[in-house]
Amino acid sequence: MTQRRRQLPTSEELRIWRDFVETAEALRSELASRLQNESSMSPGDYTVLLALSEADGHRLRPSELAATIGWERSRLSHHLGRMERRGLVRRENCATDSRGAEIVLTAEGADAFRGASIPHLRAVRELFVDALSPGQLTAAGDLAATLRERLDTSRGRR
Amino acid sequence: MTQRRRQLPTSEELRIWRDFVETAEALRSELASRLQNESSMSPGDYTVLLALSEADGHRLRPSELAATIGWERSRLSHHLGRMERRGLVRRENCATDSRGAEIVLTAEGADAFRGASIPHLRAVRELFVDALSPGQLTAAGDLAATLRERLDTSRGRR
DNA sequence: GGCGGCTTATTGACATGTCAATTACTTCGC
DNA sequence: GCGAAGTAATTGACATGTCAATAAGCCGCC
Repeated sequence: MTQRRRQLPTSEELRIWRDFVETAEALRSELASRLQNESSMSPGDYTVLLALSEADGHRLRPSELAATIGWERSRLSHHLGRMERRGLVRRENCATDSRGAEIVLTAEGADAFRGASIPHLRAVRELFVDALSPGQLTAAGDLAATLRERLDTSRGRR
Repeated sequence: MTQRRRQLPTSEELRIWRDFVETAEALRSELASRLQNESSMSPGDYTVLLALSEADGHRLRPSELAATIGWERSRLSHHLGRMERRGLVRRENCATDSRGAEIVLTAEGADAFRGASIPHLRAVRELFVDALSPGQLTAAGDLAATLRERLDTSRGRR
């Protein structure tokens, strides 16, 4: 009699899975909370400001920005509205495509990013890089690559 | 001259960090989307239903439930309101503490959980367990434990 | 037996995320 | 050029998450 392929995770596999996702979530949440307390900004703000800081002329079309940071456009649009209200970015009309806009980093936005960057990177170092042995760090990169590959194949097939 | 401790991650360390968090986020998002499409429920719903399913008498005090799944009480309260509107759980008054409530799994809730469970576990298997070699799976558990420990010490010191 | 302080649970205000629909413009094919 | 199809960006409706404030009941201690 042929043996049927096991379909569901064993309890040990499930335990690892839960530890993994819960830890990743706790890490995300702790870094978000520090960013908020130390620099009054959300991880989303930081991501957007980082991308704009690295962009030519500190400006990007929303679509390019969305592609750079891997967000849906609608999400970005809402977020930019909030950031604009706080003076971190400015919207300008695009010269070459009148449907379009350009998002420009303001001086305030650049200041805020400068102030947030060092503490944030220190926190990443403390909670991730320094917590792991060199071997574990390599393993983390390896894991991420493997999981990402599976995700991409799996979504492609859909 | 004493050497000052390096404070910020190197670019290679940062690359691994970004891969790691972005992959964890993509995995979370893909599983959420499948759960929604296959079973019309959010990960939060699933988490709550799982805890109630395993509870004695399919009922728990909100505080116990919050502790079990690691949520803040306010978050849970909002979420239970939404689940109650959809008939997945019911609130009852607590006999022994009249401040309190008891959250009871409804028949509908139990059905919904039964229907969601197998496909969800299959997805976990496909996207996580089966994607990894046995060594990688062990490494994932090891990573989670190490990072969790650092998070706990770090938060404790605060 | 009653008061001060803790615990329980909810609520409101607001930030964030997703999805579908809309608006306005560009571009392609003829 | 002109209409169909595609693209850029925003919007509205709603689900989810956080924080601070509130209401209400429990409990220890005098």
